[in-house]
Amino acid sequence: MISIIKGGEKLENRASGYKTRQRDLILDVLKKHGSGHLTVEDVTKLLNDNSTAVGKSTVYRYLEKLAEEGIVKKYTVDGERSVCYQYLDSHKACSNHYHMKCEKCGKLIHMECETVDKLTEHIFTHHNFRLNGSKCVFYGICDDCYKGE
Amino acid sequence: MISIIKGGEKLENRASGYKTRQRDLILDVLKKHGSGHLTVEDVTKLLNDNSTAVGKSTVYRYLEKLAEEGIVKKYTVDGERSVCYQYLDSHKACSNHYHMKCEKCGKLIHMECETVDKLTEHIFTHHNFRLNGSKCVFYGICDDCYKGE
DNA sequence: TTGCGTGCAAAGGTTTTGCATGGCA
DNA sequence: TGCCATGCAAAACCTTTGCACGCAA
Repeated sequence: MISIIKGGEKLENRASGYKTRQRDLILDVLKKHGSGHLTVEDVTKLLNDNSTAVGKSTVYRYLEKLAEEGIVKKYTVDGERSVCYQYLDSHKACSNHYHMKCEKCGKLIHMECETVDKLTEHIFTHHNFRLNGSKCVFYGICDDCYKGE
Repeated sequence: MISIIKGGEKLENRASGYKTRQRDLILDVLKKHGSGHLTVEDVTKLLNDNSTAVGKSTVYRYLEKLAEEGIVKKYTVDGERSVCYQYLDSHKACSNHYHMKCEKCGKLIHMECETVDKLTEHIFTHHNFRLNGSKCVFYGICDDCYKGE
């Protein structure tokens, strides 16, 4: 596996803070369900089924932390009550580009694009807002799903 | 006002069921905020400020009904807990609007902007993705919070 | 008059928070 | 040892639901 972090450090190791049994377990679950989306409830249940219980607050707090650090993507799905999280593959430099989420199939599409890059500048100069692009998710319908109709 | 319904019938008159004081008030509020989005809480508060109180359950139930009938659009905004509703004005039905959310103070800033509008087109032509702009939220730091430091 | 609409309060579900305890570094 | 992390329970929120009463048609 190729790492983008110097020194061979893995992406998930960028997670700051202590390394604990609970955090390892949560990351494992996320990685195993890489392409799908998981709610806090899902993660908690999966861990409990493995008799490796982790408190729900811990799951909430850690997923929030991972989202802030760009290790997982946090997003909402229309019609669903709970927030979803998705692990970002470590070989992709996810902090440097944008993401589009298909509202139909759930696919997370990585996008590198100069035009979108310029948006950050535009929003700063015209709207006085300092954009944190890595957190933004563009929602819509992907080509596959559109054509499939 | 030009109606898109044949025979001069207005859009909101498509709403089935009884015509009541409460329903008229709710529709009024929605129409006045046509370009923005409103939560159930927003609608309820606006009515209460006008000392024209309407029960919250009524707002929930009526907005849900209007959404089912296609008179308003129901959607969630990334990162927001509450569901949003937008009146579908026949003139503005296609106009997208965007939101910026300050990661510090939590303020949600409404933004209408041609440059950002072009983004929808760009993402469609270059990335084959049909953007649902109203759901997208740009995260960052607002000017007030930046200056306040 | 009939049946839908309304409002209150209670219930249900999700997420956050306070605080004492646990455990990593 | 000094913090950060954890887990429980409570609180805070948002939304739905049950039921008695009100009101449009």
